Amino acid sequence: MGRATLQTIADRVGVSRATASNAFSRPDQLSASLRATILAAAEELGYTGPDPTARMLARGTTGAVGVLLPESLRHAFTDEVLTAFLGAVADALAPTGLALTLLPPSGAGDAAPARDVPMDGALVCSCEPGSPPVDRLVRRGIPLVLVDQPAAADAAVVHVDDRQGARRAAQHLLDLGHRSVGVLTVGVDDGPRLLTPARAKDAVTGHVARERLRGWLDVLRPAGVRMTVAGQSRAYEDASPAARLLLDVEDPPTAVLCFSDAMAADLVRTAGQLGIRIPTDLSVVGFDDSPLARRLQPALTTVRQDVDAKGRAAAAALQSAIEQSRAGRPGPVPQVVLPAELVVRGTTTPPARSA
Amino acid sequence: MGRATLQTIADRVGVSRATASNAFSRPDQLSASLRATILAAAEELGYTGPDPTARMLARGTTGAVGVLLPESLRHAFTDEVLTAFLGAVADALAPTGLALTLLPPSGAGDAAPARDVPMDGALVCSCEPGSPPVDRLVRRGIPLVLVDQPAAADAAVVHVDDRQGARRAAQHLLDLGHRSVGVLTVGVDDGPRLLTPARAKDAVTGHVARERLRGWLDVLRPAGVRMTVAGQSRAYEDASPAARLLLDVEDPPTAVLCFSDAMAADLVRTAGQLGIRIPTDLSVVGFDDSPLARRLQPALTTVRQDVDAKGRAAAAALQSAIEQSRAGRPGPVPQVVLPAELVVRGTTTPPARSA
DNA sequence: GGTGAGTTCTCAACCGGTACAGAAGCCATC
DNA sequence: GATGGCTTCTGTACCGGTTGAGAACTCACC
Repeated sequence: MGRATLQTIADRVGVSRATASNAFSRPDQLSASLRATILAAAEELGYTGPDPTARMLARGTTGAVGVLLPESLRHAFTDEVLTAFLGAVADALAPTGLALTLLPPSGAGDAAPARDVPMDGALVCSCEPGSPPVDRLVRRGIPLVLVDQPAAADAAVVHVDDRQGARRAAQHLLDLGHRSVGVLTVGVDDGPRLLTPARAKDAVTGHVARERLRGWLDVLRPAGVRMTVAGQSRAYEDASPAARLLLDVEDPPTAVLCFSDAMAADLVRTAGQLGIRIPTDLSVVGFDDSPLARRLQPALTTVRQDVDAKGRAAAAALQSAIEQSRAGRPGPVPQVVLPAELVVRGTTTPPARSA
Repeated sequence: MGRATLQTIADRVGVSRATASNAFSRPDQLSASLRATILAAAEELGYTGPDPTARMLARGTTGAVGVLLPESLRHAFTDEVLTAFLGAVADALAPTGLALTLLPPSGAGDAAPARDVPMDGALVCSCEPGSPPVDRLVRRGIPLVLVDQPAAADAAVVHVDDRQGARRAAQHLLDLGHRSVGVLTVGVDDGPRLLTPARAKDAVTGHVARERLRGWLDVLRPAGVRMTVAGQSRAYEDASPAARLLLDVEDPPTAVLCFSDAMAADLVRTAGQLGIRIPTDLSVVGFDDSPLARRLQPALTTVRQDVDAKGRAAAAALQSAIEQSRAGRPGPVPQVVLPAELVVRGTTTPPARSA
């Protein structure tokens, strides 16, 4: 005989299956004594409570929310910024008892369609809108919260004002007097290479990368600053090669704007290898204000985003989206935009006179 | 009308529900032309494929594995060692397309019984065996892999030889000539306080903490070394108060063995505040060899565990456990024990003569 | 024309619960 | 003694698929 089910217990005690179910799920629907009898029988038969899957099907609710990530699952545990964000989400979701299901991005292209996992709602983190996995979720009609993505019709959006943050970073360099600025970005699919500022906007993929780049250009181009743009494919790749493209040249820029603190750290290291002193010879600005920024020597000037607040906002938006969907009414879709502030530390100074 | 189901489509096309199901799940069971017709009808009706929940129930397989964590979910994203471990697990599991469900520890005591989530198997990470959530999983008969826990009857176990690693660390101090050694541990529930070495073994909870403590004692007690033990409750708490108990005394030890690199870092900082120079006045040994160990100045002597290997081993064990359970045969339960090696860096030297 | 092997599709029994609409019994009330 | 309102339990129709056992049909071959 197989595993015990509600029916097994009902037969054993001599009650209906509905009553057995109630003993577990709606204690107020039967007398305490009968309930005790049923629970005892269950214990004896090795029954460990209603099968979660069957309950999910019958109730239409799963008790878990999904998190769709842009790249490999590993990414969720290695990227300091993403990690902090997910931690905040987990924290905010803790009181609800919801489990967090990390969805593997369906393999490259559309191969390995990543088995569908049931969930009450999902967080979509900086994925390309319209990509197959996102599209599946949208079409499944699951309550969604888009994080770090352009606004969409039906889903709540939480993101940081990356463009404004980037503008502030660029303005800071401008104010210091820099007239030759390098840019280190991601989202350039064909390996580390240099781009012309004019072409860069189109060559870069990824919402966040595009927004930051736009912000920099907003300020630097009208000011007539000389710009060099180096791009690499992924954020988690070592940025040294791209940094070299920027710095190991005849007439290197006097300052560099980086897509992330991690890339800024790589650039700082590369500069050191090339005998370029920071900030004397080169000013560097990071992005995110991750813990790394303060560990650097000197501490990194960067653009702070409040990852914790982003996580809390995303969790809250997801909860309310789920609630609304459960209630049947479409409700308004919130749009949360968080500020990005410049944090001036030790890696930026006016350019050396010689330049 | 509600959402489209297989029946809706079957009716529309004029075939049986089974055939509609086959169009999605067993393409070889029907003619290509009919399949195309069905798929077209599905598209038109806005059907996005079989409901994952219903499929799970019918097939008895979920496509997700659970991860049960010792403390809050947030913990999974803040602890550098745990994070690296989970990253490795995620990586190793990637080819299978399995999703990773992070299970919230059921609230303190047994309140908030953390809704049951269906899963094909689970990783139980350094949880107390016999605790309610673990017990539930065991009784549910789910394939389990215990990580950093004592061996159990029915489940595979993956852990590091913490005791041996701890012995090596202690021996290292002994070889250097230290005769007065402090110990900084976790698992002491009633706040930061000093323990007598004799009582420590019983006062400490948590398998890993106990093993490491045992390893230290194995070496230090027979050698007649003078020992001071300071313990705090949780690994993620600031270790400065406990460090102070150890160092801010009349005759502080000449070396300290720490439960983790993070705690070692706190201790190093505290020592600095007290005017104790490292390693001149005080030798420090960490544990784990997390990235932090190399960031410290001077770099931390520590005990390396290969977290990556641990993750891979856990993932492999879980996969085979699931496979075996699926096949019905109980099969052998693997026991993987990974080595822990001493890494000598800059925080350990012979004790100053004056002592 | 009968036989056996393939293909293509249908039947109906699951998978293991949930929840709503009563039915039965009991007690108080008018 | 009929009425009404509880509480407690049962019947049954879902939830939305999957799957093995056939039925019907086609085709090749002797």
